[in-house]
Amino acid sequence: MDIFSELNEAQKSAVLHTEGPVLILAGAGSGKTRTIVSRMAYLMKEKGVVPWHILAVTFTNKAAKEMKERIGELMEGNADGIWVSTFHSACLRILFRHAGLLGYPDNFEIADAADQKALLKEVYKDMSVDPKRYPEKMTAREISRAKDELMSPENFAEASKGDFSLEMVAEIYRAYQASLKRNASMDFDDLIMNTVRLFQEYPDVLDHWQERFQYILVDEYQDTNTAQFTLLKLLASKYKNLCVVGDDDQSIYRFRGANIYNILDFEKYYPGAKVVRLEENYRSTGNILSAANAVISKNRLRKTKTLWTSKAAGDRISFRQLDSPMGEASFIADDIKSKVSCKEAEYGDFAVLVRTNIQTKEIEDAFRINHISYDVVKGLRFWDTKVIKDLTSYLLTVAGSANDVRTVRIINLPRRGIGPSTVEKLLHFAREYGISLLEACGDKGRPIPISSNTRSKVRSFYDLIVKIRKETEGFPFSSILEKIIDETDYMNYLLQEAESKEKYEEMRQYIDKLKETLDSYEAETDNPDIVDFMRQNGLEGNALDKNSEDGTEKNRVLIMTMHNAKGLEFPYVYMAGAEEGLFPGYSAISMEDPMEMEEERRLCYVAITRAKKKLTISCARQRMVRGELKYASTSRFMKEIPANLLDTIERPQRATRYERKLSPERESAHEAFIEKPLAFSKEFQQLKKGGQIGGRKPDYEEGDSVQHFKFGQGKVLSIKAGERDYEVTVDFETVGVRKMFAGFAKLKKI
DNA sequence: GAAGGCGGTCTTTTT
DNA sequence: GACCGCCTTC
Repeated sequence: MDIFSELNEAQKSAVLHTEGPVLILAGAGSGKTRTIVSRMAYLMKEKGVVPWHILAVTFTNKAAKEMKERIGELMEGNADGIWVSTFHSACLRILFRHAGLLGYPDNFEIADAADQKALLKEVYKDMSVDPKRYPEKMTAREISRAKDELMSPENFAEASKGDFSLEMVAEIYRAYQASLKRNASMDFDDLIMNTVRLFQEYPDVLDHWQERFQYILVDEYQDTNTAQFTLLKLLASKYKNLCVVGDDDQSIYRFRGANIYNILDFEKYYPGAKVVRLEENYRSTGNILSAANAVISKNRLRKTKTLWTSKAAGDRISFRQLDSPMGEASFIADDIKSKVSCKEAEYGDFAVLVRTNIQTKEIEDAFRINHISYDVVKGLRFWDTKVIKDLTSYLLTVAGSANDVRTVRIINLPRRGIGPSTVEKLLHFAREYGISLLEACGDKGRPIPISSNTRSKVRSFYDLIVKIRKETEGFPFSSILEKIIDETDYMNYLLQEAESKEKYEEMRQYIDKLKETLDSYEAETDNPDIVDFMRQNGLEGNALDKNSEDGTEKNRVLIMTMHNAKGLEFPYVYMAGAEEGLFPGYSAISMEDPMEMEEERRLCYVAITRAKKKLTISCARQRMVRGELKYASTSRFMKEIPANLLDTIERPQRATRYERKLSPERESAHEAFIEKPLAFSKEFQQLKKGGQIGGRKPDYEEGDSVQHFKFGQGKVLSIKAGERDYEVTVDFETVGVRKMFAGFAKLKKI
């Protein structure tokens, strides 16, 4: 394939300028990815740069994956060895080789959001900090911000001298870092900060990686924080071949530490940098682009650029003000339905963008009432789910990876009568003797100051872990997981905890997904190791993509936040909740910080430019805020769109919508679709009482050939009756002899 | 000492 | 409306 055949002039010059620093200012929908990928291909094909010397960094796994695929296509598979990864996983791979230099063991782990919270709680307890005076959330944010800014606890303490509460935060930060280290863990921010530290403290290590990565490409550069900026600066300082791609107008992660000046002042930091502007938009109609340009032009802090298109003006932008969020939601639902029923579009063509997650509720309700299939793109990530955290904690503990955070998590889960005060005592004991919490649980000889009754409970927890460990030696991870679920009666616990059948089913699906992931990992990896597995996956983003992978239905309306929509495009886009106080948000208005307001405006720009064909903006006159009905005026961003681009309908056609929603029939129809509380679902109650079914005798025998969904075909060597389930040993053609539990393995006789 | 219920608090966005 | 900590009960 010819690299240049599909590129415009600006894109071509971005590709051809291979040496020295380059800033590609890529407007929304301007063929950014195509340009980067072509540039990499050009480097390899024409300039003879070996893949080994190229590093491409992105923010999301999704972007990395897409880039990898496209470069693979363009290079016909000759691009192996090129590093295309997120900041975090690139740092992980680097740190992995030099962990010892920083005083970490080689098998260090990654502490995710939940681990951080647990650790912070411990620190609060140890230091007797009042969480009311220092809310954990705020402290966590300050610590994260400090790391983004490459501030060590010492720097932080220095900078906060004189401010009593900040000094306290500095103390907490210091203790938090200590307990991370004690647990041989790094949190997400540490991955970047420690890599920078590594490079700064060990010039020879830095030199090695500079030689390795002679050409560096960075995607979404406007989202980099100080730590990432410094990391790139260090890596690129030898060869100076740093090519960054980004759009200052799409910088929407300030709250996460992103520093817009990194891109605005690129030429200052990299003198002589070549700047290329990609302004031709291939995505949206003329009217949509004009609206986007008009809104963003109100920002002062930006590098001017104007998107243009050769496309027609297209439809005008619809704007509708409704009375309530319910009215707004049913307007959107009706609108989508009418477009679908006249075959103008199908469900998969639509996206509803909201500012905050709370807004999705009414929209979901309206979609359910109207039988519109939809999906909410949730912020919640698979690996942060409670079920997954629970089970992986067990898995790691069984595997012998002692970590107190995990032990605390599972020691009383399901309930086995070991409460907080016992855990507290055990922890103290463990510290005193320099052993892990788990070891403390199994300690017979030493006098843990707890009652004999509790002691036996603690003891049996320890025995349980040891038992599972012994009985599953050499089993595939998914089978160990099954054994854990079985021995702890975990499914029954979930059933009792679940507030609805749907929630329970959802959690069961998560478990299936975990098993699947474990099996694929094991089938693909030479020396499968559960700690390695967790490290790999802890950095993986939303694995909760219900409809993309094995999904049956892809044709759904997507509901998501504007942040989540970045990088995506849809023929029809609804921007819901265009009200002062919601969008722009209350804090942006009250803080009177122009930076905040400009960030909100950029978010608006991102939202508008997601639309290819038609943009519909809506808002409600009143909305419930903290239980109170509040009146809201139309968003200022709406007023920034020139009137001639708008198709405004002043009053809702049917002002009765709000009442209609409240009418008795409507109300009952509505209720039928709202998730039923437990008490109403007899079936679910019954399910709870019944508990889980144990293992049934399999329908295959020794010597039979069977099919496993991941490991393929195999021959049954033996079937043994275990305590609760049948233990089957199978010789697979692909992976050899494996033991597994019949009830879970779902082996099919062939 | 553990478990469950009650009342007070706080709402942006998350790799 | 959801979450968390505190308080009461067993």
